[in-house]
Amino acid sequence: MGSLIEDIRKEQIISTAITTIADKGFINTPLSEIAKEAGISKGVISYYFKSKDELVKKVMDKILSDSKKYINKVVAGEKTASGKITAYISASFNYMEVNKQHFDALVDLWGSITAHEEKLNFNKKNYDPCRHFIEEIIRAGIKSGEFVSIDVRLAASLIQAVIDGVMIQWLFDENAINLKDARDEVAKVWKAYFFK
Amino acid sequence: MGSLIEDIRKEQIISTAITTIADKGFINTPLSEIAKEAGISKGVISYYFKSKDELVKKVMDKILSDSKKYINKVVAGEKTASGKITAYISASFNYMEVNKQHFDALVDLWGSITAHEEKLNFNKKNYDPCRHFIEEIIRAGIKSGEFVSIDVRLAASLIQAVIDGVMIQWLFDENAINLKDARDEVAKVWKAYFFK
Amino acid sequence: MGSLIEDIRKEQIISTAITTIADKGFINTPLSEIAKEAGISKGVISYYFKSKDELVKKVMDKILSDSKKYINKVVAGEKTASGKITAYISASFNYMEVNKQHFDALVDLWGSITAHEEKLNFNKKNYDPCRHFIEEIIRAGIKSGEFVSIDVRLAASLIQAVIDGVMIQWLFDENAINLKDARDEVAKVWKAYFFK
Amino acid sequence: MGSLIEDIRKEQIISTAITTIADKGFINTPLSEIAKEAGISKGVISYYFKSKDELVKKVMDKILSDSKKYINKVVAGEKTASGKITAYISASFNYMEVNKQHFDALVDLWGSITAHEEKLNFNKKNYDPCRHFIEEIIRAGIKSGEFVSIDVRLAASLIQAVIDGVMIQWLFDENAINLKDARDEVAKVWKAYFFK
DNA sequence: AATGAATGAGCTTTCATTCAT
DNA sequence: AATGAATGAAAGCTCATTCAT
Repeated sequence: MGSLIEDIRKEQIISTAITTIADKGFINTPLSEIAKEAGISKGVISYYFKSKDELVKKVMDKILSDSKKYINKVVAGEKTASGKITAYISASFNYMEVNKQHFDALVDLWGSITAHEEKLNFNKKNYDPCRHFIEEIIRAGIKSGEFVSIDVRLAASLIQAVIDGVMIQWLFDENAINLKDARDEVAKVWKAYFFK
Repeated sequence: MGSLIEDIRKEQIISTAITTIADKGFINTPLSEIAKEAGISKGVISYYFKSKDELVKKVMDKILSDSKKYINKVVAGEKTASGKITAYISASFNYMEVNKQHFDALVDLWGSITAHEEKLNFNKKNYDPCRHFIEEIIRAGIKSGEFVSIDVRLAASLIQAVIDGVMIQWLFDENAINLKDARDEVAKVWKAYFFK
Repeated sequence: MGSLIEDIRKEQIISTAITTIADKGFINTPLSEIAKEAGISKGVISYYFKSKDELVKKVMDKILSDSKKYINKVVAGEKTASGKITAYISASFNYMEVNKQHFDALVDLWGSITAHEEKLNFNKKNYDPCRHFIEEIIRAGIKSGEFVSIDVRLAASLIQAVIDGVMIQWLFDENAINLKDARDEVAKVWKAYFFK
Repeated sequence: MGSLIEDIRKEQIISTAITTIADKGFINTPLSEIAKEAGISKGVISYYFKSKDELVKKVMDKILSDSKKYINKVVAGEKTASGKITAYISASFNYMEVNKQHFDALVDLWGSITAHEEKLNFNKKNYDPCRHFIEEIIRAGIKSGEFVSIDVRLAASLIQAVIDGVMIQWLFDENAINLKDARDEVAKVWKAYFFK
C-alpha cells in the first residue's frame, strides 16, 4: 500500500480521467474509455479505485488542490493585502487559462454530486477554504489600514463569484470573453471598491 | 401539431423533469422516474419527445427563457439605465431565490452538454442574449451621460459573472451566502464602478 | 401489479430457473442463460424480479411450497395417525421421484444461503413447519393410543432426516438407491419403532 | 514433487479454504480472500493448485477423508457388529459436532459439483465407501447371528441417510436438534430394527 | 518460491427506446 | 393518446488466472 507503482498508476488514471471527461463529458465517459485512453485494461481502474465514485472524488480533489496550491504560492509571494488580492485574482485566471481541461472536467463533474449532504460537503471542502483565504487577506488589509472597512465575508464571496462566473462563460465559449482582460478589469473594480 | 392537449402534456413533463432532476440529480433520473412523478406512463414521454436529449434541451430552454422573461419584464419597468441595471441584478437574484429548483436542475444539466459545438450553441442561445441585453442598457447609459465610458462588452460579462458565481455558491450551500445581501452589494459595487 | 401476464411471466421465469439450475448448476447459471432457455430477453427477468437473489428466494419458496402442498394433501386423505405417517413418508418419496429437477435445484441453491441469519430463516420457514407437521401427527397418535410414548420432537426430526438423507444419496446417483424400496423400508422401520 | 514445503503449503491453503468457505460461503469466497486469510499472496494458490475447481475438489476430499479416518478408527476399536454399528453412528455425530466448519463448507460446496458425471464420481468416491463399510459390518453381524437377516444394502443406506439428514437440520440451525440426543436415539432405533 | 500488478471474460443491473394493444 | 411489457446495448464491478520480477 502506498507503493511507488501504485502512486504512479493512480496519478496516471486520475490524469487520464480528467482529459477524457473534459473531452467527452462525464456522462459519455465509462471506465472502459478512461482505460482505453490510458492504454491499460479496464480492471486496473477497479484495482486501484474502489468505485467510479471514488475515482471521481479523487479527480475533483486533484483539480481543486492543484489549483489551490498554485494560487496560494503566487499569493504568498506578495507582501501587501492589495498585492495579495491582485495576485489571487491574477493567479486564478492565469491558472484557468493553462488548465482549461481541468475546469471543463470539474464543471462536468458537478452533476455527479447529487445528494444534498454531498453538496454541503463539497462546498465545505472547496469553497469555504477559498472564501476564508480571501477573507483573511481582506481582514489584514483592513487592519493595516490599506482597505476601507467592508463586509469581509460578502466581499470574499463576490470576488470568488466573479472569478467562477467568468470561468463558466469562458468554458462554454473560449471566444466569449478574454481572460486577460477580465483579469485586469476585475482587479480594477475591486481595488476601486476596497480603496473607497 | 401543437394541439392544446399536446402542449399541456409537454409542459407537464418538462415541469416534472425539472423538479425531479433538481431533487435526485440528472444521473439518478431515468425517464421512468419522471413519468412516475408526473403520474403518467413511460411511453408518453417518448411519444412527445424524440429522445431524452431533446427533453433535456427543452428543459434547459424552459428554465432559461422563464428566467429571462421575468427579468426583462422587471427591467422594462425602469426608465433610466441606472434603474435598469439595478433592476436586472435584483430581478436575477430575486427570481433565483424563489426558483431554486430550476437552477439546481440547470447546473446539473450542464454536464449533459458534451459536444463542443453544443456548448457554443448553448452559449449563443443563452449567455449571449443576456450579455447583449446588459450591454444595451450600459450603452444607453453611456450615451445619455449617466455612466462613465467603459468597456461595455466586458462590463456586461462581469455583471453576469458575479450573478452566476453567487448562484453557484448558494446552490451548493444555501447558508453560504445571503442572496439579498449579495444583491444589494453587487448593485452598490457596480454603481460605484459606472458612476465614476 | 399482480396482473395476469405478470403472474404468468413470473411463473415461467421461476420454472425455467429451476430446470436450468438443475441442469447446469446454480454457479453456471447466469440470468442470461435462464432468459435464453425461457426464450425471453435478459431484461425481462430484471423487470419482474428486483435482483437475482430475489429470484432465487422465489425459486426455493416455490419448490418447497409445491412439495409441501402435495404432501399435505396426501396426508389429509388419511384418518389414523399411523396412516398419516405412512402417507407422509410415501408422499415425500413419491413427489421426489417425479420432481427430481426441483430437488437438484434446491440442493444446489443451499450454497446461495450464506449469512447465518439467512440460514436460520430458511430453517424456520422450511424445516420447522415440516417437523411441526410430523410432530402433530405423532402427538395425536400417542394421545389416541396408537403409538407408544416417545420423544415427539426427536422422532419428527429423525423421520425428516432419513427422508432428506435418502434424497441426497439419490440426487448424487439415481441408481445408488431405489426410492420405492427406501420408502417401504422407512415406513417399516418407523412403524416398528412407534408401535413398540 | 511432493516436497515438504509443498505439502505444508497445500495443507495450509486447504485448511484456510475450509474455514473461509464455512464462514462466508463458497460464492463469497474468492481465492484472494483465502490468500488473505492464510496470510499469503494470491499467486501462491494458483501455483499449487491448477485451478479453483481443483482446490475445491481437494477441499472436499480432505473433509471427507478426515471424517472417514476418524470414524474408521473408532469403529476398529469395537469387536462385535453391534458395537461397530453403534460406534459408527456415535463417531459420525461426535466428529460432526467438533468439526462443524468442515460440514458447513462441504454442504456449501455441493453446489459446485454441477456436471452429472462429477456427481456420480463424487458419489462413488464418497458415499459408496461409507455404505460399503456399513454393509460389511451388518453382513458380519448377520453371519455371526447377532442381527436378523435384512436387506443389507438398504439398511446401510438408511443409516447413512439419517446421519446426513440430521446433520443438515443441525447445520441450518444448531438449536434445531441436539446431536447427542439424535445420536442415542438413532442407535436405539437401529438396534431395535436389527435385533428383531 | 513467492509476489501482486495486470488482464479480460463474464456477471448483474439499469434504462432509453420500441411497439403491440 | 396512452400504456407498460419487452428489448438489448452498455455500464460498473468481480475475480480466476497469468506472468514479470
